[in-house]
Amino acid sequence: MDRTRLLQVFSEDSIGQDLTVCGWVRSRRESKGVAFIALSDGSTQETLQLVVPAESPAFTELPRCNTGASIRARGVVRESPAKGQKIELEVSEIHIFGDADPEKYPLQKKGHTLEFLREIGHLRPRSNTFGAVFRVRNVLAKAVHDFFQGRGFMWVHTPVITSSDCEGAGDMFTVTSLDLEDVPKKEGQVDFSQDFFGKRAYLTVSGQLEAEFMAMSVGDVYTFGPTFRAENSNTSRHLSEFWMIEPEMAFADLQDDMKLAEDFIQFLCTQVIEKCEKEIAFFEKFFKTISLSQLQDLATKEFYHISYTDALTQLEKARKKFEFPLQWGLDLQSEHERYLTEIVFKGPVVVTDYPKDIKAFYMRLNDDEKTVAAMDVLLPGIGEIIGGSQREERLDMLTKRMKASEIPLEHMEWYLDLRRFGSAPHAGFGLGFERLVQYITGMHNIRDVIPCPRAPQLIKF
RNA sequence: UCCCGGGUAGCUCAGCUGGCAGAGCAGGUGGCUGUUAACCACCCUGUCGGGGGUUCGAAUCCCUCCCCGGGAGCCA
Repeated sequence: MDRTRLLQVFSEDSIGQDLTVCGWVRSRRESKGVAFIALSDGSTQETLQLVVPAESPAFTELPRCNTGASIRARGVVRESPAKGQKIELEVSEIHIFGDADPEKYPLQKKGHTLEFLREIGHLRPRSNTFGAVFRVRNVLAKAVHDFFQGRGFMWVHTPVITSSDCEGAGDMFTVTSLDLEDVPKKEGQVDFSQDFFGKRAYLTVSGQLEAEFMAMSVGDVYTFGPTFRAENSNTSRHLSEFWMIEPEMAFADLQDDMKLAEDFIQFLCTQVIEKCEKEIAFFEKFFKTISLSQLQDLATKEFYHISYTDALTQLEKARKKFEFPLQWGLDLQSEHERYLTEIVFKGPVVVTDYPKDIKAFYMRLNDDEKTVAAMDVLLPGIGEIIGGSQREERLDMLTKRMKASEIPLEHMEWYLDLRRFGSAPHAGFGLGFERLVQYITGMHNIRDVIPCPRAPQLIKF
């Protein structure tokens, strides 16, 4: 089909060209002698103004050019004589692909609340806001690969279906092909030996353990794929299905890990600043929850580092009264994290060296034997965006931690093998992709940064 | 899962000390010689979230269930 994308119309010197554009009508304004259509095709934040003079043969098609209708328009690009846009298309021909009955089409040219748009998930990408969110998401996804590929990391495809139930990252969804109307039982329990895989299978909650064996063979790797949590979490920061990025580096310690995390976030931020100028300006103008200068700060300023123990000291000095107690050995609560990022440091904070009992078994025990080489990256307004650690590479230490955490060793022999044969220091982290998109777009609700959000009681499509 | 706040026209919301269901926007029609989520005039719009109860009478009071939002827990 002969078609020029709006992104191209705007980015090139197209004045004087005779071309054809396709898209969806955002709004139509008519007067006696001339009509205007704002057209969007999703390729850019901008809408193209179509000008239809009364004498144009296209004028008769105007009554059908309602908000939401899909059309093709041919015309000549002109410099716009009016304020509001630099160029416009003087239309000679309009073809309507698909009507949109204005009495039934749910989107109107005026704005809608995000809550309402959430109910029409299949149409919301046509709105300014969601078009912008998904364009930024796409730029970020590409930047993830560019960052790691540029540093020689191998993208590894860890499984979506796993038999490993001890990743310690929350409740898991069971994957089964058993007849749920007639489940086979043995000694009162579901007999998974009769299931598809001969044992119980789950949707993955993390690709980390598999990424570790790849890292212990090829050096530096990363995963980027969907992960699943069956937690009954009803918040603006949790999804049941979300995309996670998990780099894993051989011959690396916690310092390397933190450096990678910081470089990574700053690279992604820089890419968005470069490639999503219009989108950022849009978020800044309409939502006021994020600004270009904030993103520039994130992209350039060094992150603050503080140990868990020092963070506790800082929090104890705070005048603010916290709901939850501050006591060495207890995990930091949301209110504590917020205080650190929003009041004390006013920016991203990396908290390191947490007490071993509140962290996962695979994290490397520090020499004090009380803390582990773990780090969390906290962002203002979002909280934890990255959780990472240097992994325990010493067989005896790891076995001890696993026993203490009641991890069944017999299922994890393969994991221990990595420490038996050619073990090496290694480190990695996990980053929740949607939380990053959330921060960078300023969207308050994580359900608004993924096309088809999954959460308890929520599975449209 | 817990704690708050909500659910009334297509959308955003008012009405809630019980007494005829409203406004703005959207939509329709007409007007307007270049508009900018245009403007002016007129018109149309209802399972007051579902169920049950109290009452002469319930959008309004009570019970219950569902859904949405904010916060918390869990986590990324």
